[in-house]
Amino acid sequence: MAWKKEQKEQTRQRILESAADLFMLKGFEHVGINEIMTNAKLTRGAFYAHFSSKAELYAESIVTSALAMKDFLNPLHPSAPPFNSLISHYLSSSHMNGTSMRCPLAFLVSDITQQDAQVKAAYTKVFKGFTLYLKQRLEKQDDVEGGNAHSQSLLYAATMIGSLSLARALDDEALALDLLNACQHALES
Amino acid sequence: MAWKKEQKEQTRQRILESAADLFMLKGFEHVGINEIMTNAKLTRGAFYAHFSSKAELYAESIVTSALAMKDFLNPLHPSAPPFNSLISHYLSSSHMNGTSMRCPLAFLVSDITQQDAQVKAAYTKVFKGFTLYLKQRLEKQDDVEGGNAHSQSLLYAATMIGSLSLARALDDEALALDLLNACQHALES
DNA sequence: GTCTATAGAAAGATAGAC
DNA sequence: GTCTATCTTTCTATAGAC
Repeated sequence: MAWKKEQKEQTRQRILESAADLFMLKGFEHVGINEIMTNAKLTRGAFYAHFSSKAELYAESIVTSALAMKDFLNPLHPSAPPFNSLISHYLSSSHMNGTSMRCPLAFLVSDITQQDAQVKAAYTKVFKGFTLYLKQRLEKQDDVEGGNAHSQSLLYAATMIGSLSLARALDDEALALDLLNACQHALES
Repeated sequence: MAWKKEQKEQTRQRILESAADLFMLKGFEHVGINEIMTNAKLTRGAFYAHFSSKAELYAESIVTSALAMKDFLNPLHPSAPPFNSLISHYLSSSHMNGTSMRCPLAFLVSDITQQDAQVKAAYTKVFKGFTLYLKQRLEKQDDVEGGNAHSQSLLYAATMIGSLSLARALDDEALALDLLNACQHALES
């Protein structure tokens, strides 16, 4: 009977990926369970066999989206991309419009403030993972003294996430690109 | 009949301030017209005598909240507060939890991405005002060469707004305060 | 202009057949 | 486990009396 369990897991994963896509593009409130399930080639009624609520699915989707971003930023290729390349990918126009990657930390930041505890916990977990990753990358650079790497990683995260989320909110594309460029040049060493 | 017009304007202003408060604290989707009107000591039905839609009210509320913040940050007192004081007020824990001021740029940033054109236009207008203000303040500092003041103001805005909105989303208060402090120290000259 | 009442639509969650 | 059907609630927006 092991194959049955695996079949269910695959369906669950399909729902999760459908939800992650939609939530990142439209936020929590503008996506319905009906839409998520249709996008996963299922119907409404099957949803609660996999998740207990929309909020639980949202929390898991945030982690799923973060893992997708990690794969994009830090592929398992033999050579990790240089730090400046990480910054420029994160602050690119393709990230701004969501065509390359979709960082949940930036795409959902003020949305999270309105959500329940499990969602905030998932978001905080992803944020800690992101800043730890930045810290490790910064420690490999020669221009950062060890003791300040934690503070530096928080500063980098705030500037990266802040500029990207702002750029997405503005209706003036030239200004949005100015903003991304100004932050990119400031963060590149 | 001038007094009648003034009476209506006062009522409209009361709705606007009720809405600004609620929208900043709970976001667009989690506030209903009923709640806004009750908070303004009126009932649902009177709303559409003042605004044509919830979205229109939202757009105006963003500007109203920005003006309230401006009064808080830049009072008309004879001496303007020093720049470092501006930064530390903006990145304070009382701003994080919304008890002192409520910057719509930070409180609503990812919410705006999902809204219609008039809302994005209002948000962008406020952002331009904010960065212009920062630019003027930076130009008075002696450590910024004139040509870079625009880029510098964008960088400051991204880091301030990014760290504040992030701090509000995290469920780990110690980390949130670390984040605000790291950004404050980096931005203070 | 403000009120009560309600239209009309959408969405989260559940029930029961297969 | 997935389906169709539905319960229940909530919300924007409108109608009509005063």
